Amino acid sequence: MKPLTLKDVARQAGVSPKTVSRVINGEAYVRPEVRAAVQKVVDELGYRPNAFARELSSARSFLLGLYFDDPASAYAADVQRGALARCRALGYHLVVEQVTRDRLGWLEECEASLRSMRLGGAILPPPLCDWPELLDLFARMEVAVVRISPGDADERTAAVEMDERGAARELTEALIALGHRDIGFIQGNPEHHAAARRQEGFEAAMVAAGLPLRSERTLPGDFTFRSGLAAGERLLSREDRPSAIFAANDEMALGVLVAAMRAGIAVPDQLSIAGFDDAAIARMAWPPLSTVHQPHVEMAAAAVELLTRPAEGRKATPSLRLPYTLTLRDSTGPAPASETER
Amino acid sequence: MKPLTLKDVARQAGVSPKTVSRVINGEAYVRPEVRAAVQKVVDELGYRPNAFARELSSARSFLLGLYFDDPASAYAADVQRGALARCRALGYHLVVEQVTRDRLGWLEECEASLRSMRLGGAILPPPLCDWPELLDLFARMEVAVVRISPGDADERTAAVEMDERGAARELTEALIALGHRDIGFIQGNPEHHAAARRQEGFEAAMVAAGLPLRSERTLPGDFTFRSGLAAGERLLSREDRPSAIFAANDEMALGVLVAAMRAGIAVPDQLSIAGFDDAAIARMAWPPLSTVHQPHVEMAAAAVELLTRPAEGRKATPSLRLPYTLTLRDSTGPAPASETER
DNA sequence: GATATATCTGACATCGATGTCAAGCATAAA
DNA sequence: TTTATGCTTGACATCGATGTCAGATATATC
Repeated sequence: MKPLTLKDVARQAGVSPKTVSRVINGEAYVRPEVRAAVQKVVDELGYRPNAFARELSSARSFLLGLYFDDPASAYAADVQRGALARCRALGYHLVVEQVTRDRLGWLEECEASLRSMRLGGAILPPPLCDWPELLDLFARMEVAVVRISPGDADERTAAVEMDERGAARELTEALIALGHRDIGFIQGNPEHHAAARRQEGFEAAMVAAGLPLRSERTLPGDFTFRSGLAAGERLLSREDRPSAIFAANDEMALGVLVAAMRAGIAVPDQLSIAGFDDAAIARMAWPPLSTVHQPHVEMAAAAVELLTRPAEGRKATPSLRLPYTLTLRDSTGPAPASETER
Repeated sequence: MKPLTLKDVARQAGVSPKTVSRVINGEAYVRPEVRAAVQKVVDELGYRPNAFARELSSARSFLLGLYFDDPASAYAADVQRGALARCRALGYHLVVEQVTRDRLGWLEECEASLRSMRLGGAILPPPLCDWPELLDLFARMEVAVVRISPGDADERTAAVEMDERGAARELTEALIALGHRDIGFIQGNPEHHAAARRQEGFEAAMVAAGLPLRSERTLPGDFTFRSGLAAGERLLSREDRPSAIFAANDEMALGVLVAAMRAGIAVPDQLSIAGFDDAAIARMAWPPLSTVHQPHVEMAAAAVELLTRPAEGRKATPSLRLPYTLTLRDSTGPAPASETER
């Protein structure tokens, strides 16, 4: 099937290819009658400009890059869904790339890939958004970047974020309000800056309520189910155990839930469990997880928006902050009597 | 940053651009010394050809399309991971697209998108792989297609599949071997051809074992957690309930698991539950789900392989069949005594 | 030694769009 | 009427690669 080109449309409409190009791109300086006539032919023929030719000649690009270190996580799926929906609506295409730092030369590979294919912009979710080498690379290649939930500021890039600290604090406060005074915390992957923020929020709430921060109540984790399970088992193995556990994400909270079931501890009667993210799996657990709903989908959509609507009068590297929602389900409940008596 | 082009390399190596092109593409008719010299410059400069220019001039493409109807499913994540890994290794890029049939004009939109961007090939997982309009479209646009787990044969496309029927049968036989004689079945989304295959396998095993197929034991589902939960509640609500339930995928099996917990039915002591797919969540449940491990990741990788290694002497539209693995975990166990006594 | 063949190499056109620029034609200002 | 200005249009070069083809060597054949 022979592709339809600008020339075909031009011939049909009786104008030059350049004029058709003007109409396609909504440029000024085309007589209204001519514009309408050309548009009509374009519609009739169903002409679509060849994206590659366009990119080659104009340096624009209709390809956005979405970068992941782990494309299998529940988080990645959410982000991708949001980005994809917005891309479709705007006529952009989404190229998914995976980047890991485990191999030597990963940065060179990444650069090679970028050089072979000019991107109209890149979306960097955590933890990639905090890899300085990667940010430098994109800056050097002059590719616009939007970071999702970045750890710190970067002059060169835009960001979409959420108040992780505030959300964690609020969730902790909800647990305290339920009567919990001894709360365990499972840390997230330290590579993700958000992990530290969530811990800060947790600790701020504890301190504000005058509760002690016992070091043996805080265990490391890496956002995986497995790490949550391990930490949960350690926290629940001895007689002296917390009445609530706050895991820094839902997958780990699920691990704690499983650890509790294995140990025969009833949730939420004897133990409350809270997660973070409101991943799809939070609703698939029994009992369903109390968590913080993060607007992942909306954040990704906003990222696409920022990349495709450059400037429009605003500053070049805006920073958007989207709201979270506390979502209390059945995995949390009042602290058991023995606890409040203490 | 000014991009590095063929001309730059040519100048540096003291040959014409065309000769560099020959070396890059491994064409014949280049003197070994010249080839080595050019290659050296290419390596030193870290030159990477511009994919867009290449595609424009040669009709080849380094972009593969991965199409989903629901990019948020656990299945989609697996497939994407497999495809991505292989693409990286082969220097291809993966463009993810979402297609739904809910809007009028979806096919036209899809065609427009395809025309704006020539793809080197497309991967169609279920249920898209069984939409005739879509297959016709790709045939018309002359884009190579690999279908994953297709429902029926199609002369024009290659396929990667698994013996769904045999796997479902084998899993059912395992349940029967555990003493279960009254087994409930939750159907999958009828849009997915695999759903019917799995049901066939289940029924074949039952019939072969001389067990009755009671119609009230088979309930509809659509592969979602919610549908599994609803079906599970219906199956477990009355006194006369099956001793085992086989859900056509893991998400629905998880729904059954939750229904059982709500009803206070112990798994696997009073009820065995089995799923299908071996999604990540199967291991995150308690008890972990017995299921069929589908090589989703490998299937996707194989699909990429088929698209990027065209022909090589084999027939144009091969059909690969990959092996499954029965994975019995703790959600299944011997049938309760009352059951075997009957 | 002459011719045929095979092996190399580069000039040039091409893919399908956009950027640049100059020309044509109005209309407004002098 | 002349000049300046602004709108409208298309010719042509260009983006960075590859396809085609003809010319230049080197080797094989007669």
